[in-house]
Order: sequence, then structure tokens, then C-alpha cells
Amino acid sequence: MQHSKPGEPQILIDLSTAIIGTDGGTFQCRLVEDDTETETGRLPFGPFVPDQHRTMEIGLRQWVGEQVGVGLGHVEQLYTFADRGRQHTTPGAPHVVSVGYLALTNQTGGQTRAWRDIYNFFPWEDWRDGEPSMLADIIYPALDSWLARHAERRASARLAFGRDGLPWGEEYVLERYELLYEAGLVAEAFADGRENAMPTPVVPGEALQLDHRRILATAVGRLRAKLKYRPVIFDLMPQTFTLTQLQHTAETVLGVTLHKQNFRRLVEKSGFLEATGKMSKARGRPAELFKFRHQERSERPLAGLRVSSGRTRSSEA
Amino acid sequence: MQHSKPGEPQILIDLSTAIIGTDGGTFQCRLVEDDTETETGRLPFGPFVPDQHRTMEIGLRQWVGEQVGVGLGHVEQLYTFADRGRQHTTPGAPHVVSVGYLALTNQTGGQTRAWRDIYNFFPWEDWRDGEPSMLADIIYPALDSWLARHAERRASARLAFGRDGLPWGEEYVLERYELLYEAGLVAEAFADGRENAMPTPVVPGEALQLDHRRILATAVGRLRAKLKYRPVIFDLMPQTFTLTQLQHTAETVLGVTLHKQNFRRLVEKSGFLEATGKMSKARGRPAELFKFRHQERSERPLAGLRVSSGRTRSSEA
DNA sequence: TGGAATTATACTCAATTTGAGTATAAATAA
DNA sequence: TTATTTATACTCAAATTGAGTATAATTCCA
Repeated sequence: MQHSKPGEPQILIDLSTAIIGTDGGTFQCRLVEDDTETETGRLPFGPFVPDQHRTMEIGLRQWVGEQVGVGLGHVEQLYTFADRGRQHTTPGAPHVVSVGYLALTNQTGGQTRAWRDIYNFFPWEDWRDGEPSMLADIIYPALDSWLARHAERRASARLAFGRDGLPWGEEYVLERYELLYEAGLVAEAFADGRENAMPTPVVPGEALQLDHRRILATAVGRLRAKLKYRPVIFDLMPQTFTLTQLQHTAETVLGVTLHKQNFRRLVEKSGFLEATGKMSKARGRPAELFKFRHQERSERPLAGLRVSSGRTRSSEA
Repeated sequence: MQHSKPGEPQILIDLSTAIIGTDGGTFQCRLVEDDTETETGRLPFGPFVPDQHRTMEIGLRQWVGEQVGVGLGHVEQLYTFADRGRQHTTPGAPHVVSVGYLALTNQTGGQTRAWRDIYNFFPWEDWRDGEPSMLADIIYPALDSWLARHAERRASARLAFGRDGLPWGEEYVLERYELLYEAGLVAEAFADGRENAMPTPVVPGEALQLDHRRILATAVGRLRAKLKYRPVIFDLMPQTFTLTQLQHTAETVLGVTLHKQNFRRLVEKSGFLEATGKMSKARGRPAELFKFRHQERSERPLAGLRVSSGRTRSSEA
């Protein structure tokens, strides 16, 4: 009954996937290398074609397979973005709606150099060495001057960035990026033609094509939040790993350092790990190698990793 | 580049909204009353028309306004459903993708009788009087016989329904409904033409049109989960309320009873409430009326209501 | 009018969890 | 052989949670 009449402009659905992994201490996302050298990067994406794709997840697996050839493990839908003017569309073209997906992998780097450090795109999100100085030096002054003209966004900004003594919430990655976009401080705001945007981005951080940085921000925020109540971290780990490696992965994702002894206690008590008896060979005392008990995933779905932050790396000395 | 060529079948996006509120001890959702008496109910919904709607939220507010005339407070996107065959579509028609939204309101009932008890649609979700007997009597036997032929879904079923000593997770509303659908035990499975579906639904619970019960299940699951880490419950409350009313609302949403004294302690400590000095007039000792401190919403976004379950109503005697 | 019933609120107490350490063990590097 | 590095074990106080008991302020009704 309320269905759109023929003749109305066509809607096109793009499926874009943020494939995330970690490698050592770096937090990585798989980008597609297009021919043109100068262009900004992009996520693997392609249209949802209902006749070929019984579900959207089938469609996205096709595009990811064709464009980057990465096998996907855990996949989850993030959000559907449809705001006019957020895809750099040309007038007359079909309206593009994009459905963002998060995929986790434990295989990064390797063959291609298309694995990029996620903190390149969001340098203000990495607090492992303490609060990034760009926040006080660049972001807060620029944001405050915008907020002076947009008092209605004050409360959101306080919350997202943890101003006025509020805590920095690691999971508000999207909220922070969106505020910077609204304030015209990132490159995409100019590309989308927002009238308040600066031609040269004010805030450091590499841009992506279309709304892909927004999708990546959603992915990182969701992953950080989920880490705390579901055992998703193990999707990022190799078959066997030491507790320190596990902790480093958690720290890399959360962008925060953790208290070592308490992390160990938490993770041992969770019951998700099984000792293999083997030892890692590295610099200091060898560490035991553990593996994830896949059985337990269904047994204790609620436990997850309720990580508590430790001191920052810089204060460890 | 990978955009669909002209001539491919049109995609249509439906925006469907689950408007949820509570009234006394009932958990309500606003349905649309269509002309035909015999039909099953439906949520307010309508197509996303990019030329008219700058964002999907604008579109949904239009359809909700036109179809049920309810003013919406908190609105959030839930999920985008696009599986072929889940909208009872006729061949040749445009493929329909539906984007589900959750909206909360503190005004229910009143003028229309279109506010329906959500537990009509999911009677197995209401544990306020203890475990519903239909689980052991009807659902588990039917599900087990299906699981015998689908061993690969065993782990999911254990987790979703809390079998084998696992806890019942209130928030797995969607996962439970989806399993019942897959197993062909609800009316929509037959309507969608699944070959294993029973013509008469095996499991009690009213059906809805299209995929609206699936969207409602998503909404309830999300709301139950969110209650525990964000102060969304106050969107369901009137201007002032007693602590008991607040607790009843939480219990209604979660489908579980809570420990009264501890609930009070939790909610008082959270800092979200402000005493008004006024008293309620009811049966026993008068209770103080509180109101929500809207300021605090931005101050302490993380606190929320980490409710711990108390004894069931039946064991209170 | 005066319990009995009903509802609200205050307070207690043990068990568990969390945050932040100290202490010690097992390897490598110089 | 000793310093350095990393891993692991253990401690301890503070805070939180789960499950009560005790008491206060009303209405209901015999």
C-alpha cells in the first residue's frame, strides 16, 4: 500500500565491510588498493543484488572475496547509513544507502601491504601512551570554537570526548568522529560539500572514500564495546598465544593499557583458555602457550572480558 | 564501478518502527489497526523515499505520525533485514529490505486500543511468575524433535534457551524467536512458505504481518540489553514516579522480578533520581515521588541499571 | 477504634569482585 | 655471573553484590 510508485528514483544498497585484525601492537584494517595512486583508500564494497544474493551477508562475502581475497570468520552487521549527502553523490544518480559490516580475522599483513593501521585514520583514539597531545593542542580548541556557535551539541561533545572531568569512553568512536565531521574538521566534510568545512582538514588523520571512515569508526566502536561482554577477542588471535599476546591484542583494540596481573586473573578465571603445555621462546622468562576453548564459547557467553584499565605505558617507565 | 546496472530489479526499503511503552505491569507495543478485521496486526511502516526523506529517521517519523499519531522520544535503529523470503513477497515484485527501528514512549493506552501486550507475541519471554510452563510442555519437546534433525543448531539453542543448566539470558529474544521460526514452529514460517513449517503454529503466541514480529523481537532484545548499561528506562516513565513504579517497569521490560531492597540501593546510588518531596497516595505506606535528572544523563552515561534478579513472584507468596 | 494487612524504607552482613600492589621465578644478554 | 627482561604467584584493602532482617507509615475492615 505505501510502497513507492514506479518512476521514483532508484535506491542502491552498498555493502561495505571493515575487516579488522591485529598484528603485534598494530590495529589493522584491510583496504582495497585501487589503480589511481593519489586517491584515498576504501573498504571492500559492492552493491547488494537481491537476485544473486539470498542475504546481504552472502553479497558481502562475494565482494570481499573478489576484492581482497580474505576469508572471513566472525561477521556482524553494524548499521545502515542513508543520510543524503554523506556519500558524495552527484545529483540525478540513484540514492545510495550503505550497510556497514564488521568482520574479524586473525590473518593480517602477509602478502599485501593493504593492511593499514586503524589509528592512522583515528589518531586521537590511541591512548596507549597516554592522552594524545593532539586532543589538547588541536582538536579541543577547534571543537570548542565550533561549539560556541552550536551550544545544542555541547552535552554530546562532553560525553563523547570526556570533557569536564568525565571519563574517556573508549567505545564512543563513532560519536567522536561524527562530531568532528559535523564541525567540519575532517576531510570528508569538505568532500561532502558541507558549508562549514575547511578545505584543508583541521584534525590529523587520514580520510577514506565515501562514508568508509564513518563505517570504520562504527566498527571500532562496536568492537571495543563488544570486547567487554563477549569473547570476540579470540577471533583476532592465532591458534595458540601467550597471555601477554592476548593482553596486547586487547590493548591494541581498546587503545588503552591494562594492568597485567589483573588481566591474567580475569582471563584465567573466565574459563575460556586451555593451557597447551608448550612454551613460547622470547626474550625473558618463557610464557605458557594457551588456546581458546571453542566449546566454552557457547557455555559462558556472558563472561567476556571486563577489562579494567591499568596505568599508561608512559608512566610504566 | 560495482554499481548495479539499470534494468536490475528495484529495491524498496521499508521503515518499520516498534513503539514500546509500559502501562502498569503490561509491556506494550503500538500496532496499526487496518480495516480488515481478520488480519494479523502490523507495526507502523512505510517506504524510505530519499527525495522526501533526508534521513531514514525523518521518513519513519512521517509514517509513524501519519499512521498512529504518536510523538516519539528516543528512537534508535535496530537492524536491516534483507533475507529473501522473509517478507512473504510475490515473485516479480521489487525486493523489499526492511530497516527496523525502536522507539520508546511514556504515553501508552489512552485513546486507542491498539496498544497490545508484547507478551502476547512472545508469551515464553515473561518469567515474572517463574518459568512459563509452555517451555517445558510445548516448546522444548517441539524444538528438540527439530534439533534431532539439525544437530548444527544445538549449541545456539542451548545458549538461546538456557538449556542444560545454562542461565536464561533475557536479552536473547531475537535468537529464540529465530530458532522457533527456523524450526517451523511459528505462524510466519508457514506464511513465508518454509517447507518444514506446520500449517497451524505449534508454539503459542500471536503472529504479526510480514517480518514485524521479528523486528519486535529485535526491539525487545535490544531494549532488555540496553537497560543494563544505559539509563533508557526513564524514557518509559512519567514525569514523576515512585521507586516501586520504576522497579515494576524494569521488571516488565526484563520479564523477571527483582530484589526490591537492592534495586532501591542501586537506583539511589546511581544519581539519576531526584526526590520531589511529594508523596504518592496508594494502599500501604506512601512512597516518595522521584523525577529523572535529565542533566545526569550526559554526566553518567555508563551507570545504567545493572539489575540483579530477585525471587520470582510466585515464590514471594 | 484498633489490629491486620500492605507497602516503603533503613540497615546488616557475608561473599565476591576489583584495583593496585609486592614478591619471586625463569629465561636471555653482557 | 650478574643485570635485565618477562612471567607468574600471591596479598590486601575497598567496593560491590546477593540476600536478608527490622521497622515505619499508611489503609482496610471487623
